[in-house]
Amino acid sequence: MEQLDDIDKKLLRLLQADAKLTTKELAARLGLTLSPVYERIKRLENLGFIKQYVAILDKELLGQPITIFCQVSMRYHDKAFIENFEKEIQKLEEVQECYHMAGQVDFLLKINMGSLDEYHGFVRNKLSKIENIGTLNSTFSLKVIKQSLGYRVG
Amino acid sequence: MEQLDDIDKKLLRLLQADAKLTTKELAARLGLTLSPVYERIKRLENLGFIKQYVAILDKELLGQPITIFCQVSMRYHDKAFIENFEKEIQKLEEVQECYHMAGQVDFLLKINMGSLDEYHGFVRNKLSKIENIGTLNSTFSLKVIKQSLGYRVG
DNA sequence: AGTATAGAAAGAAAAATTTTCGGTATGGAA
DNA sequence: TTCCATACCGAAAATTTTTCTTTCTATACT
Repeated sequence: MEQLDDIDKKLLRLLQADAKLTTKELAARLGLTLSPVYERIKRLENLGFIKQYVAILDKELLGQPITIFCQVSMRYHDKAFIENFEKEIQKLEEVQECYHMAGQVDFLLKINMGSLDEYHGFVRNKLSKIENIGTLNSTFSLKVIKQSLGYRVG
Repeated sequence: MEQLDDIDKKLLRLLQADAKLTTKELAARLGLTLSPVYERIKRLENLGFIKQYVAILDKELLGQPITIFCQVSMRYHDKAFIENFEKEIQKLEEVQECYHMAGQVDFLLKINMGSLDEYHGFVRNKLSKIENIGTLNSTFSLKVIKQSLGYRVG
């Protein structure tokens, strides 16, 4: 963070909101010309502050309106079991996010589905086949109230 | 979804993995020339399948390594109280995501912080000041096991 | 069968953007 | 002061985006 000045931070905020802004537009908003803006972007990419550029799709239009959070507790906590779970989770394309949690629950999964029925099938046929799962506690979202894709910068 | 053929789906998968792919590169991978690829992208944008393009930043480098999930239960469930909570949450820039949940818990918040200390300050000075909050149940992530930014397409 | 028509793809040219590069100004260190 | 590093500027080159016209193909109609 100390590697960033105010212009870098503003640049990151702009790009994380709209990656299609042209260098020209960015330069205008930052009060610079093309070259320094271009160089700053390349620098932020090389330093790893910018990891990638992606298109955000519409999950409703793609037929996956339901967001499910599934709290997973393992039966045993041997290193081998935990690592196996993490490896198996990577293979499940339905699992969009997986966090290793502190506390009672071991893992939190975020999953998008078209219906609860589909989710039921997923749990039954895929998730619950992973070894050593103790309890599953699923809740689903009725509505996304807020979803900012970016982090606070600055 | 019926509006999409196999080429569209592949195109969406490519763009949600890397939005910087040029039309030329996309055309090569899809076995087409520039024009139809260009037109398909514009169509997918206009139909809303592609919502926006963003830069993904590194939360560790930005000094926010901890991901916290906070389950919020309201004391009362009058429409006015719920709507007020939703409105207040929008104002809190620390809250990256907020879902209205089914079940015991009313809302699930996803929050990124630099430290648990900082989170403590946030809860004390900002979150808990919102009216009508019943209980808060926070857990935090030690490690992100998986984070795919895209949805399944097809 | 022949013909019209719509949709998608191709190709080429124009417009805009990205990328490179040489030059200038500023500030700190020797 | 002089040197050096850093950041910025401006212009040219390379590439990409965007627009437009033409070609192809499948389908439906007479």
